[in-house]
Parts: sequence; structure tokens; C-alpha cells
Amino acid sequence: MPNSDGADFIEEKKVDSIVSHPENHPSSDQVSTKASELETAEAEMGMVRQENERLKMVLQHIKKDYQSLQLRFFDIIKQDHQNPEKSIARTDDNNSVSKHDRDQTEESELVSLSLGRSPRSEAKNIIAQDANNKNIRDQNHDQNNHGDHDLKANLTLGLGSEMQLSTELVTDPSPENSSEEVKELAETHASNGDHAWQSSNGNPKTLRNDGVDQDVSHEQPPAKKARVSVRARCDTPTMNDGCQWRKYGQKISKGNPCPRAYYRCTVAPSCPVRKQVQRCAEDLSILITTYEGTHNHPLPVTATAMASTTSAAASMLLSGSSTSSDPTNVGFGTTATISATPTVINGLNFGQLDTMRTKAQFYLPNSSTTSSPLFPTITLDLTTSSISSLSSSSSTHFNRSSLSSSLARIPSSSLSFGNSSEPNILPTLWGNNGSSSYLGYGNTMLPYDKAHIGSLNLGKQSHDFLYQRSTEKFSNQGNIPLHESLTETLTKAITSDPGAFKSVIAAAISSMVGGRETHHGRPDGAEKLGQGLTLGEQAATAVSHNNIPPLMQNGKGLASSYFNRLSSSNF
DNA sequence: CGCTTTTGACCTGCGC
DNA sequence: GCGCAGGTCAAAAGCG
Repeated sequence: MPNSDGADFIEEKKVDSIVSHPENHPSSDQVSTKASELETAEAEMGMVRQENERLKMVLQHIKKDYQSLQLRFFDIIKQDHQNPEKSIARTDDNNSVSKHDRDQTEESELVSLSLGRSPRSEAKNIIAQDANNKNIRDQNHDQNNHGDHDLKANLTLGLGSEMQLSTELVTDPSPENSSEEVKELAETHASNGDHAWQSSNGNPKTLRNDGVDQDVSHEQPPAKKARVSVRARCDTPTMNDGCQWRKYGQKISKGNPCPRAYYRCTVAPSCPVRKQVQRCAEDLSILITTYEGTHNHPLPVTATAMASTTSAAASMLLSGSSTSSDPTNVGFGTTATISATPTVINGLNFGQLDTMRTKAQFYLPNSSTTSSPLFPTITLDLTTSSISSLSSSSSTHFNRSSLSSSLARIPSSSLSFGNSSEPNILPTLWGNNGSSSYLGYGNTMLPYDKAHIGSLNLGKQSHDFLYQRSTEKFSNQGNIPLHESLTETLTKAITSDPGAFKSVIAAAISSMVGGRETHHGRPDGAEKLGQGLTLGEQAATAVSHNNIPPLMQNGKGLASSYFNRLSSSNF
């Protein structure tokens, strides 16, 4: 750990110097003046020392917490690697619920990523890892500068490289993927004997029709294709995501009277991206759009947000799933929830009536319930899904995967992003106090013990305030700026730094594993002090960059751009 | 006329 | 092997 109180030590020495070297021949007035100065200095020194002691204690506490959490995290990781089944069983043991509930719990645990604010969550159960402690150091520096309030609001624990999942599995190696990613993929999959990713076209049909690819597909296990499912309230037949689609089929699927429509992207003839559109059986106003694949062509500006979001979410999902070769164990078994400001995407208002509670939720199922086991799916819920409304949902195909009916009881962690309300950029994201990309803690949090929800609140600003700012700003300008708010928020949250986002989620997952064991018997403030999160080194680095890269379809440009703007806007 | 949508047929994978 | 369900194809129809 760094010597964060070094500045105070120097100040202390200065005071000592003043005290030990009085002037040689002072007059009586001068003596009295000097005496008073001396008293003042001594008083200051005493205060400084007191402050030093206090900060040292805080620091020690943080250090202690950090080390214990780190140890616990590695233990958990080690156990999970050695015996994944046991890990699942342990989870079950912690849930004294009905068998039905346990079944659902087995499928997924909830990590809530809250964009905007986190009213029902508390960030005291996050296990974060930082190999070099840099963020701790920075954090402590902030503590010294901002006092207790900011201590609670702006503490961080870094996510070091050790938190990064060791292997990347991106099954959609579209041309826009960076060469580094491709290279990484090549290395990873070469070692895994998985070459399916090498196909430039994820379209199964193409594989069937292409003799060479067909041979490959016969020889190699099929690639896991990530899907990103977006639930949104929408009155129109399809959600206008800015892209150009052509319908190529329609089917009545089991368990849903509404037909499922199949679309493929027609922006480029060879684009492998497809989407499925189906109305929710319970709520016909909800449109479920499932995206598959990544565009291999430049996208219209209006389409970049959604494309980036889905692409990054898919990448994140697949990265998480890479730790297991078992398709039924895809991902973390985790549901990630991202609360965001209410928004309109390309003219479609999501969460019209209950916008103040709009949440966008990423569901990372550990069993592929929404689709084939070959297609791990992440669900982005842009509906007005308050906890209560979700909880009332009956058991359906979708709900089984989303665990919506068990949101309230499943242990979860909430990562709350953003207090930025800068409309020019986007209404909300993980903007902080301008000085860092750290995830602070929100103002209102539900005790972990009550809801089993831990949280990381990246912003302090009221969700309502964000909404108000957004609507005030754009109420007379049509929907265009709001179009971008949520998708961009989510997009940037994910794509700003996929690795960091992954880390955050990993940390959140860690929190809900380790949090159960660590949150007992610890002062609340101390827990908060010791369990912040950061987006990790990469995000911090991204913030510090000044160059703004071009907008790129895969979202990396968006991300860096956003961070640059964040850092320059200095909220 | 060109593009999109519709719709029945076909293919594939999976469970029994 | 059979049936089922999801997904896709492609010809016909619709539309601007």
C-alpha cells in the first residue's frame, strides 16, 4: 500500500521546524506574537496529527478489508475452478426458498448495474481486485482531500488484471473487430481447437451452403453465438434501431401466441446480423428484439448506438462464458441490471408511463433458456420493469431466463452508473466528480441484507433529476437527443471499455458471492470505505486520454470518445 | 420495376 | 426413428 499520508508528514515536519527554530532576539511583543503563533501552530499540528491518525485508521481499515476480500475472492475463484458444481450447490444452500425458487436461483444470480442511480441497492458487498493498488492509492488521496462524505461517495477498489477473465471468446469476429481482438481470438481458439470463429459469416445457412465451411462445421463444435435480446415498450411492429432490415420469415413459437418475425440486415448484402422480433406474451406492448451477430459494414449514425450496445453486450457475455465449455453453464450465471434514464430510441419511447423507473437490464443467463444452448443470450430490458412489475410476471419462457420473478430475492449486486447529466453527451453515465472514473456510491441504498442486492452506484445524481434535465433540454427539440440517451448510455457503459465493464460485472459477481460472507458484523461506513469499485485501470486510462478516436462501429470509438468528453466536461 | 412482405415448405437439432 | 420446435428458404403477392 502506498504511503498516502506522506503529504501530511511533510506538513508535520514544517510545523516542527517552525517550533524548533524561534527567532533569536525577539522583543516582548514579538515574543507574545510568536507565542500565539506557536500555540496556533501547535493547535494546527495537533489537528493535523489527529487527522493523520484518523486517516491512518481509515487506511488500515481499507487495507485490511481489501486484503481479506482479495483473499476471499481468490479462494472463491479457486474453489469454482476446482469444483463448479459445488459452487452452484453453495449458492443453493444460501437460499432457503422453495424448490421452484431454487431452480431459478440455480439459473442465475443477479448483478444489477444501475445507470443513473441505485435507489434500492447498496455498494457494500463488492469484492474488487487491484493488482497494483493504484486505485486504492488514488482513492485514499481523494479521501484526504474530500473528507468523510466523499469517502463514502467516491471510494474505489480497482479491478486488476487478475479479475479479467483469462480468455476471450468472441464468436462474432466481424471485420470491424480490431486486429488485436482477432489475434487474441486466434490464439485463444487455436489453443482450444475451436475454429468456428474463423468463419467470416456467422450465418448458419452460409455454413451449410459453403462446402469448406461446412466441413469445418462438421469437424468442430459449433461456435457459441451471442445474442442480445432487447425488451422495450414499443407500439410499432418493430423497433427502429436505425438499421435497415428485411423480413425473411415468421413463425409461431411455442408458448407465445404472437408470431416471431425474422429479419436480416440489408445495409450490406453480406451482413450476417439478424434479429428476431416478438411481442411479449404477458405484455403485448413489450417488444422483444433479439440481435445476433455483428455488422460488417459501416452503420448509419442512428444505428451505432444499438449496434454498439448489442455488440459489446454480446462480447461481454461471450467473454464471461469463455470460462466454461459447457453450454449449459454459459456466462456467469448472472443477471446484470442497468438502470438508465428513461429514453426514446429513434422515436420509440421506452417506458412511457413509468419512465421515472425505467431500467435497462442485462440478463446474463447461465442456461440458455431463451434460445438454443448454442446461443447464450444477454437480455437488455428497456421496459418499465420496476421490481414489483417484474416480480409479478408469471413463469414463461422469457421470464425463466430473465429471472424476473425472482429479482427481489436473488442475491444481486447493483452497479449504478452515472451522475452525468450533460445532455450534449448523454443524460447519464458513469461520470463522476470529474476527477476520475471511479464508481461512487449512491445516496440511497437498500441494505444488502434486505434485498440481497449489493450495489455500485457510479453517480450521486438523482435519476429523476437526470430525467428532468433530459426532458427540459429536449422537450422542444423532438426526440432526437433522447433517442440516444439510453442506448448511448448503455452503449457507452459497455463499450467504453469492454474489459472494464467486464471487470465491473466480475466485481459485482464477486460481491454477491463474497458479500454474503463478509457483510456481517462490520460497520456500515467501514464497509463502504473498503468496497468501492472502479472501472479498472483501462477505464481510468480511457478517461485520461485526450485524443478522440473516430466513431467506430464496434463501439470502441464511442467509448473512448465518451470518456474523453467525460474527462473534459469535468462534472 | 424493384424492393419488401407473406407464407408454406424445407432443414436442422434435440428429446423421447 | 419419430415428432416437435426453431430457423431459413424462396416463390408469390403486395406496395410505392
